Amino acid sequence: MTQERVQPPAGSRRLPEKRWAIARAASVVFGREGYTRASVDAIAAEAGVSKRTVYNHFGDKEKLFLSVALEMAGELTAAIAALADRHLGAAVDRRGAVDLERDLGAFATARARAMLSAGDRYALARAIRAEAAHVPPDVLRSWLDAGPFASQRDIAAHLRRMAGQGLLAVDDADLAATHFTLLTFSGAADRSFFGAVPISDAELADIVSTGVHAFLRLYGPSVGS
Amino acid sequence: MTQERVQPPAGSRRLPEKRWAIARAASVVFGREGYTRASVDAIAAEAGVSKRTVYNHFGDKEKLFLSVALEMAGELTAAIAALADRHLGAAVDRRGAVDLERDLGAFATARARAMLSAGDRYALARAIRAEAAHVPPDVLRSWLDAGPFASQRDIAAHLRRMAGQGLLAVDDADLAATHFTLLTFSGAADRSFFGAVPISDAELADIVSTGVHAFLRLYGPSVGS
DNA sequence: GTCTATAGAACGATAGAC
DNA sequence: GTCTATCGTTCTATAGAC
Repeated sequence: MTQERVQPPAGSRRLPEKRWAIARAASVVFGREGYTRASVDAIAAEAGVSKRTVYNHFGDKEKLFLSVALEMAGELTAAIAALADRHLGAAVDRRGAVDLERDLGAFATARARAMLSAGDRYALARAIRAEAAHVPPDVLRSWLDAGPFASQRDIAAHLRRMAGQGLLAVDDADLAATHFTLLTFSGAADRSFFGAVPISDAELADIVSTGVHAFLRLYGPSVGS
Repeated sequence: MTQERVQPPAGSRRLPEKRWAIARAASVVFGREGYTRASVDAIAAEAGVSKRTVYNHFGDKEKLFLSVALEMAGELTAAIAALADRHLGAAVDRRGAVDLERDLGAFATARARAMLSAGDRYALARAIRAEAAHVPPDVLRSWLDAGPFASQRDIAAHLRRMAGQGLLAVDDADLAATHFTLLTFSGAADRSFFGAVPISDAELADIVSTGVHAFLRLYGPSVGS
């Protein structure tokens, strides 16, 4: 039998599970409604706690939003890094039979689906983008560093390594990573309004396919820099 | 009957100038605050009319927002088309001394500045993007057709013509226009959160420069398709 | 016995609509 | 100008842990 309440007895101080439940509920409601439409009432209800508990844990609505947005940015970055490792890391071990176009396309497709298909995590990224003008600049900077910038660095590291193995002709890996994201992801993000509106598999496949093709024309191994 | 009266006397019903003032005020306030934060009170005050007048002209807050967003999308598209004509249309007449990199870069810079630098027009585009999940799909489609898609078609037409004159190696002009926008604009839009956060001239110049360079590697005249 | 988190009501402000 | 609904926030009383 599974032992519930392994650690703190009910009613004890600062239950971490309650905090986690609130954070998760906040990500759902903020992601679905946006910052201003989301009510603390709805978040408390979704979390199954009282409103006062929300305030005790997070101070106020804005702190709750920013705190959860930062946490979700880190989780999403980790998820994307895992996808990159799976799809691009493998290319290393398969030398001699490397299909760059397939591997890059598989990664681009998996990333786009992970971000744009109704996940809670990216819904919060959409919400903070929508609120950018009302978010303190230093918090925005922290969010960028934990989210989009971190992913770009991860991808750049993969491209740099692949270039070192002669699979790509890349001398500025950061720029190449930016171009990869622009050519294979930004168009899909734009068309789907960052995941707010569904995008069909066919449309995504077309964007990824043409994007990877262009990327390889820019950075493929046979292309002179 | 009631064929629309060409110009109603002052003080009569449905003064078009009042409607225009409301639309302009709405674009300012919606653009600055976003849809939910903007109050009808603030819009009426900005327009110098009473709240009741706003409701008489536009029905409710949502209709006001969508109506103004559509109008602004058209205006912005026209402004960008004018920039494209100025910077890319000239390339035709200067054959023999064509500097594609300069002309494309000048257009990209002008477009990015026009869209991302605190103009009322693009602020509304940012607002409707932020609200995409709460906008009726058919209205969203109309907005896309009047705004981003229309601009893409305009740019594609320029590229197609330039290709016909041997200035570019383009066989799919729509795809080339998409790539041009991705490589020279989307990065800047992303970094500035679609204009909500300022972007420095140096950063914009770098994005445009590397973007145009990559675009010409993809579609420059000496590149085989 | 004291401390603290919780639940739920209550308050003041503000917004949309007529 | 008014009305009504709703939101963010706070206050009060209760109940369990050291």
